[in-house]
Amino acid sequence: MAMETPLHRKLTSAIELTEADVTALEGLLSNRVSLQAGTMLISDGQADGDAYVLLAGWAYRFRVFEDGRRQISRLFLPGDFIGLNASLLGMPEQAIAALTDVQLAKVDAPIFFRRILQSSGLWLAFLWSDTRDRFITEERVASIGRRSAYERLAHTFLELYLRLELVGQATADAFTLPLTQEHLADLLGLTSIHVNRMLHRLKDDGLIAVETRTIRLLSRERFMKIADFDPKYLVHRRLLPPDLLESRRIRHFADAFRLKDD
Amino acid sequence: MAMETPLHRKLTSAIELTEADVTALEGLLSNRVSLQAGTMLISDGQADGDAYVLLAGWAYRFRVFEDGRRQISRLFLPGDFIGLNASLLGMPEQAIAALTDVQLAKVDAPIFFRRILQSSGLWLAFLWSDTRDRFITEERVASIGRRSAYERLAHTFLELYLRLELVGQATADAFTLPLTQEHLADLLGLTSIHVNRMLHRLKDDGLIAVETRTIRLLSRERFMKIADFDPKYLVHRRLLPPDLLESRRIRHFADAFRLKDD
DNA sequence: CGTACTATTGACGCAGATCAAGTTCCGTGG
DNA sequence: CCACGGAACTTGATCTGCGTCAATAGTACG
Repeated sequence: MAMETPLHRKLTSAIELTEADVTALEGLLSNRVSLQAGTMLISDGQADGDAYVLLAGWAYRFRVFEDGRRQISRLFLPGDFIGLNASLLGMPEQAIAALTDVQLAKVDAPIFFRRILQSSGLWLAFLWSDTRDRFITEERVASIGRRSAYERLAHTFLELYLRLELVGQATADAFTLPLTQEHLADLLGLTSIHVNRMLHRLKDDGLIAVETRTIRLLSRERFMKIADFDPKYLVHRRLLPPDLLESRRIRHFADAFRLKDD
Repeated sequence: MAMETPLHRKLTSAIELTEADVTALEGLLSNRVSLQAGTMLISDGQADGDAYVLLAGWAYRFRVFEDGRRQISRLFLPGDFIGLNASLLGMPEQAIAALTDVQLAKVDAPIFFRRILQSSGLWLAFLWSDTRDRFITEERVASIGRRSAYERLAHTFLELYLRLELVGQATADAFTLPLTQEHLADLLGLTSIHVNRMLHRLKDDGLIAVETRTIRLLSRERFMKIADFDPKYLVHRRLLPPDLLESRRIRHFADAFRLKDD
């Protein structure tokens, strides 16, 4: 009976959730909001920002410099959490904007965490998601720091494909890409002009086919090779296979959630 | 009676901790380990890695590509948590190595989290630290993506200074920098040769003085200007001033930690 | 059908990489 | 206390990936 929302697919891909968990989670997402492309979800430096779960559409976090240079530090895809930690703690977030029209669940961070902390499954799933997001950002550092423009594009396309596939937003070999070439440039630390050239090179090399707003990956193997892609950082695997429930680690897990005082 | 360790200074800078919190924290750090510079703390892709608190010395997380290119994605300074989330969840970490001789507290992640979750103060402090680390990484993305080599160096020096100052590891205007120029290059996405040239330019411009392994910042203002430095992302301020305890947000905080079932 | 993004293409310039020598620093052992 | 060997640092010459500048062409929507 659990609906196959992106969030649900994402979390249960890694952590097994009970019926009660899923119900609780859905209950936390009842405050639905729709916003138009371009709307700011959180403005730069705002310390009392809202928190959201992104249900549909894309958003991005970015930093603008005084002279107008812009860097996108992170993309939010369907099923991603937005600003939970910062909202709970009153920490100043970087700016976040809707890239497409988006559907969000606006979340009250304290209530969200209180509920999450009552279930080891939900809490672990959130922690997993948060940590995976950090892995993704760290891989982006590696990408921008050491990969060529061509490699960066290839890497990002494959990453986006895999992330979208996990949440049911990709076909067997293609996905919708709502980013303009300028967005891609700001994401990859390049110029839109150079992105344009490398995009054409990917086409000429027979790696991608571009229809309107959609990217088709023609050879996953060649992408992996070109970008030196190591999928481990996306952690697309179940973390706690049932047959390991008796191991030392897992017993500790159980211990960890006796939440009352000793 | 609380000792002024880097970790203690760091956490209490943001979150007020009780005596009991501090005692509990110290109890979690009893398993001391010393390692030599160059030792691997966690090897690439290891999913059952240990977790640590860095008590003294520096460490770094990095990614090596097949052709030998290397990118440092993160620096760990005294008082930083290393690998807690990944260790708890069994997620595969990027490689982490000791940059200098280090003193660590080896931590059992499940026990650590169980204890942390019993105190709203400790848990919030950990969450704050974790979130701040993410902010730092996101600012690095902006840096590598959009700042020039000269600006990147300036930005990193100021960031390191401020992070070290917070944990009592800097003087009024200087800090010890154990990184070689090659490390700096791998951190900033540059070549050691170019780092060398920009370092000399910073000296010639009267911005830094370099003694053996120490960097003296000669004008904080000029650094801020050059790097378009916005210190907000480091969140160096107390998050919950006592006089706000009656506000709406804080009442929610209190609510958030009634950890027993409703 | 015009106004405003978005994409495309070419000519040219430059920040930073690469290549190639040195040189200085520093720990170790004789 | 010196000598030797390997990092780490320095400096210059040259090259190149990507940026900048400039102009044109789609495309989308009101």
